[in-house]
Amino acid sequence: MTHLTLYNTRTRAKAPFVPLDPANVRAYLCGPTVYDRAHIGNARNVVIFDVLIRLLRRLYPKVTYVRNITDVDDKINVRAKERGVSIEEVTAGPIRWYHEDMGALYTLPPDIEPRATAHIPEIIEIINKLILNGHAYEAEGHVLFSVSSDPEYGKFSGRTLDELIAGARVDVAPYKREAGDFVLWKPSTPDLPGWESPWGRGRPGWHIECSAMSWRHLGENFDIHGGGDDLIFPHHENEIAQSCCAFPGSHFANVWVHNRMLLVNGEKMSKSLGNFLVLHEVLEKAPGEAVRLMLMRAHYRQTLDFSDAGLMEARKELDRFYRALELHHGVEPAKTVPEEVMDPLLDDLNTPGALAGLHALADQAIAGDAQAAAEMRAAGDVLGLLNMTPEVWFAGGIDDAVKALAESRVAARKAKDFAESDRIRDLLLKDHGVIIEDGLGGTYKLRKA
RNA sequence: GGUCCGGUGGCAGAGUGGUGAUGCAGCGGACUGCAAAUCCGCGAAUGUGGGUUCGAUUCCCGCCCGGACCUCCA
Repeated sequence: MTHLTLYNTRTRAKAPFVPLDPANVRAYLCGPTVYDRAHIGNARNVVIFDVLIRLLRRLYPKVTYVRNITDVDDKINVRAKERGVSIEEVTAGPIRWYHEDMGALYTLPPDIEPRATAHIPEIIEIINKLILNGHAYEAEGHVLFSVSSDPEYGKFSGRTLDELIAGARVDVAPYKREAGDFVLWKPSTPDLPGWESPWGRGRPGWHIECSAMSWRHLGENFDIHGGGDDLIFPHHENEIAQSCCAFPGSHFANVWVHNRMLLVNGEKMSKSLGNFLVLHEVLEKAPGEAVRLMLMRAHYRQTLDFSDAGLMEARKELDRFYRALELHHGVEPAKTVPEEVMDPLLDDLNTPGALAGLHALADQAIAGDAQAAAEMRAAGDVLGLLNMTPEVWFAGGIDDAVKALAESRVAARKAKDFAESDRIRDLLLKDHGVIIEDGLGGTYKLRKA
């Protein structure tokens, strides 16, 4: 297989990926709303999209990857009010954490990381177009999108307007003409952040910022739009409605890539169950690369159960990969990604299949094949794995005192004082969490347990 | 209720209309002072009942079970 195939939520089918402009593939990922630490679900989303971006960069000369930051929303406003600070002060920390946490997972930064607050003029411009087109109306200081004005509305997420209205679970605001109408712009009271607009001082609704930022940075039409599958409705349905109605004749994103939600130890992650896994805390328990591999162990369109046991297995898999690389010290990455890894990835990002391919390469490398080791490095580049040397992976952070202790065991072994030798080995493991592996001729290696 | 997805060895998890990947765990052996790692080998699975077919885990239908979404959650 030499061509990338992706499942497209819009068509509910897999199809060969055909870029609008092969000289510049344009992709957009719905980024974080920055009011708190990122959780493990955010991480899956970003890691999967990262693999897609890395793969696209192997296939096309240029890829423009845009991932927004939503830095104005009601949750942010609530926190700002609670603390008596500006929304900038609320979002600064979460933005920094987000970059740190995603960096720890070896995800590449986006080429452009636009912020909602820096795109208010674009937001206002789109809303203006929608009003002029008859797709939006003003009511009591709000501007609302009229879903019945868009015959395409609901098609993306596979629902009808009747269903939407019948199924509405929330109280319908009195100023809405129809229950399904959603807010594009809402008024701000003096104590809330706001921007001047033709409809008075206010702030954007939830969905409009993605329409504005993708338009500004990628154009009316672009190639790929990603996100968690919980965003299919209403967020993406509404983005499509806004953008396509504001720019008649456009189709917005060509291909929609949605990852499934994940479970935590078999249960849905939710605050009420108390199993909400904050990425930062997971990273304290396991190396970032192990967390990343764990997130790639299931296909992105399958439910993934993020368990402690799975995390440990992910670490052991990496141990095996690095052991294979250790035998071929300093090997450079091969120029091309071997097909046993590339083919599964080209088939709708089959990361478990790619990992199986990586294990097959590890078998060969362990058997002495240096080319296989070089190919492992190339595969690691596209998967975002094997980012360090085996030495750092196994022994990084082991301090000198522990190393000296291990060294003291050499003499004991040489004198065949195995009681002492074993005592030191136990000590290393129990007190310092370090495993010692003996090699030939009195050599040994240390690794973190 | 509506829409959609899934049920594969002990666990995790792919693929496939024709003797079911891969990893972890387990078992036997080699190696080792003993371990660890590595190597060789072993056992072990397609929820259930029908249908289509020469042949179904794969396609179709029913049933059972689990999950997701249905207005601010990635």
